Amino acid sequence: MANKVKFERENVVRVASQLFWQKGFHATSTRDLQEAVNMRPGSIYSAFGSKEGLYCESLKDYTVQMKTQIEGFLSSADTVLGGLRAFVENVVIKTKDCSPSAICMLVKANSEFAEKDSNLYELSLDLTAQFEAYLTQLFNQAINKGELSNTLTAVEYARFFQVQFTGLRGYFNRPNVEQFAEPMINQMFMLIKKL
Amino acid sequence: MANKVKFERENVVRVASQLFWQKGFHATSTRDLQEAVNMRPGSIYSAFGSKEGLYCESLKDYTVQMKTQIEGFLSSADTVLGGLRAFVENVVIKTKDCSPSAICMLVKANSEFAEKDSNLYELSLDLTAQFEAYLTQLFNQAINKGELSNTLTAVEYARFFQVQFTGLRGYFNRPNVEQFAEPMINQMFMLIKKL
DNA sequence: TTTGATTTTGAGCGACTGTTCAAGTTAAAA
DNA sequence: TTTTAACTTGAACAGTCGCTCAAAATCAAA
Repeated sequence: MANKVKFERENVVRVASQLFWQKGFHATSTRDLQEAVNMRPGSIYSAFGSKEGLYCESLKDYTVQMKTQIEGFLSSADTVLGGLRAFVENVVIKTKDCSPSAICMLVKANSEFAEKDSNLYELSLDLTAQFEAYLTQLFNQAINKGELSNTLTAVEYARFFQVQFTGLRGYFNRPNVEQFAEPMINQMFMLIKKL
Repeated sequence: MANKVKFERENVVRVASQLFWQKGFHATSTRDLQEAVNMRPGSIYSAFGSKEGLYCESLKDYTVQMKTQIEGFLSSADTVLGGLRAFVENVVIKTKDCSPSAICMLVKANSEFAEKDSNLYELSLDLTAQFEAYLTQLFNQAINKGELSNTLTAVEYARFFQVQFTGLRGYFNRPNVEQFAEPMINQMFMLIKKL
């Protein structure tokens, strides 16, 4: 009764996500996107409604991908902290050069959307809160397994982790500082355990 | 023999700086700027050459302002660390709501300019390095005055400070987290002294 | 008061932006 | 094979972008 869509939605979102992550929302033109996902404007607009709609799905997909990545490291690590550490090392050191940006796409979004009532600002806030809740779960596990003391609550550990992680990624978003990455990650996890 | 310029260059740069800081480079249009600084395009372009030229001066001015602010807090504090702490509290808590953005303009610049060979990317790298050097001087003083141990070098303290400070500002760039600011700043300076 | 270098003005240029939609293509259902 | 709803195409629209430049305004020097 109909024709079928020719593109794989997941794949299109992933490619768009890479471009948005690298260049930011405003600096990415719809023509950039058309070329990257190999679709004509009509198809993009019937599938995603607008540039904003596509960005929206891209950012959501990014956070899903990030959580999936963490889950992967957690499942092949003995401890929660070990898994998180492997994740941080992977992001800050191993995949730094093949990543669209050293900085978290969610953090970039938070910094780019200044208008407090815009959809994308609200979205970035929402996803950020969700990610903090996810981290809080993980630190709860870490406390329950005795990896961390309970002098801090799980959400306090989560906040500390976010501050450190965001700070580190921002710091290493520049050339010629690679040699400081490992010691600073060491320091970060040493501090978490000592809190 | 001539006409005189009608605008005060310093003031124009400061106003432009606020707008760029708030909205970012790409989302700020030349018409936004024209209105904000109350100048017609011809005057702006004869004074600054281009939108990029004006942004360039704005970002440089921002770092000068930031250093000036730190100097102010240092001169009315007993210790280097006390001065830095007053500065951090001022930025993260006191002036948060009247500031164009919770996030450092330099950090925003670092995150916005993705093309590794663009002028503005190079500029943001340069100013960031200068700021690290400035912080290193300050931590050198702190070590020499016995405020900090010399288990870490001055530049290592500077790096730590930047990571914490950037991380904190990113974290507090959202609503309903004000109550966590003071304890997290306490934590930050407690950690610095314990390093 | 006249001169003339300098600055300001703002209409408008060409390029690019996000987006639309009529026409063409496709393939499952009849 | 024909029908027909769904999908794809890409030319093109209206608006905005960064920026230019001829003309008007300005004011120190002559």
